[in-house]
Amino acid sequence: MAQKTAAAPMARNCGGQSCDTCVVRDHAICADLNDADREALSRIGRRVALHAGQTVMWEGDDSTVVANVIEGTLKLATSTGDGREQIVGVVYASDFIGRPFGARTPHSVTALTDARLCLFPRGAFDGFAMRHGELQHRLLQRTLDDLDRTRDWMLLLGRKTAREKVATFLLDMGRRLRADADGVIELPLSRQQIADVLGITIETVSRQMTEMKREGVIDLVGRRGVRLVDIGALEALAEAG
Amino acid sequence: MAQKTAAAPMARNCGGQSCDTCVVRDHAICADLNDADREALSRIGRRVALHAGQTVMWEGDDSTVVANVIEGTLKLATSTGDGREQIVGVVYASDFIGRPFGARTPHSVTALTDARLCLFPRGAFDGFAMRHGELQHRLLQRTLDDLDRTRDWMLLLGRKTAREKVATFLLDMGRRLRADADGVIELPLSRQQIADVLGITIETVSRQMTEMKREGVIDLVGRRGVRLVDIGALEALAEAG
DNA sequence: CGCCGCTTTTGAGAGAGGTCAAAGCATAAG
DNA sequence: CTTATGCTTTGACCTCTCTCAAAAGCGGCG
Repeated sequence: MAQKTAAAPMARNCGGQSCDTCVVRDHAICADLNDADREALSRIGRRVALHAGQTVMWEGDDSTVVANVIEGTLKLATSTGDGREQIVGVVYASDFIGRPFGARTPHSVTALTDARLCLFPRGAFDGFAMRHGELQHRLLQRTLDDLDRTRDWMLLLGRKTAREKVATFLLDMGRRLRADADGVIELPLSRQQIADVLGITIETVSRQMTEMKREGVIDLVGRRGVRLVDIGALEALAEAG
Repeated sequence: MAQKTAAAPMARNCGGQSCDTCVVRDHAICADLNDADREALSRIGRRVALHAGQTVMWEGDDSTVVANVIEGTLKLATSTGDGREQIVGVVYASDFIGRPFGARTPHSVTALTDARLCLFPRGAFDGFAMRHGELQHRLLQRTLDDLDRTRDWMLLLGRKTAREKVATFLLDMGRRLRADADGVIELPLSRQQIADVLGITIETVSRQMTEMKREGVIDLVGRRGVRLVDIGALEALAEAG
């Protein structure tokens, strides 16, 4: 469930840094811009730091800002009137968030870890994008990829069992996150949030993970740590329970 | 389940018609092109007619073609190794299908009704799009909308009950399709396909619809016909069972 | 170092939806 | 008009996942 930690007046501006030193400049949508254009875009926006739990945008709100993720992990979520939540996306460094060219933000965006964003007023961003085809092309590429991945996830939500869901999730995390020296991955999501990604309950997530541990497929280290012991077995579980 | 009706050698070319008489020219992605550019794009592509059940693209295939839908309804689907299918999208006249700017088609595309397409080789289309910012902008807009709608559907798949799913589906059909004089909508999907859209079984779809009929919320007319008798009640069912 | 709060795990029981099987009906074919 | 075919509905039963509840464990703090 989204924590109602007010993001307004929009977190601390942690200004200063320019694109020259930006760690995501070669992966974010601004990668194809020349130095001058990138600087111009940079002047439109500003750096902002978020604490874990802070919400940047609310579902249904006017779409006033868009942003590049510089660092950290965030969730995109929607919910029903009676409070059931579904996480519809998890975004990482260099991903783009917000709804350009549209009046409404279709889902909430909340930081799962501390995070830093490169935030743009939507109107100014839209205008800049209209004048810069490379940027728009890059955004299109990214949106098409997002759509493909989102549709893949629909197969998981609609047709996979709890066991397959958890295995698929763990493999996905293993691909996206870097393990430490012991091969342990630090999950950016709580059990409840994992449940909200997979469309199951927290108890079912817990039971499946405990069972996989008992089978020696994974290892659980503290609340957030997982070691993927047998990736082959996990892949088998992800496909057919 | 996708019928394995071979689409190769790619249906009948029903050529002849130009953009001048095209019924979707003001709604498809070519709407913002000037006449000369639209003609140029038209020369890249060709008109193709499909019969219900024919598949245009297969999941995982090389992405060789993209298309505008001129007429008819098609489904986008993915499936697990063991044959469970999830319909990830239903497309209508003036929608765009296929995967531009990418090597792989991420899901199959199959005609649900007889349909007509304006089909482009992907390479040529990509090249044309790169030279025409208006087209790319329009495609971006459409892709962003698709992504928003797809993510909304994830809430349904992950968090709604069978009853809510069926009600939501019927309302969606009511919005998209025009009813005849008696208020009856002709569904373009079979019960099995509805089940594959909603991530439930055909029996559950059938039971829910029968019950809604018993309650007087809808009326069933033959195999494909539905009359939405009490839209308000249906909206209530879609939100909270 | 030990207590406290919150997340996670575990347990027991219930129920929504799935599975398997058979009967009903449209629609098409003869 | 009659029969054949396949989709849809209905029934009985089962099981996976949810619910409600309580115990356990991690991590923060005095």
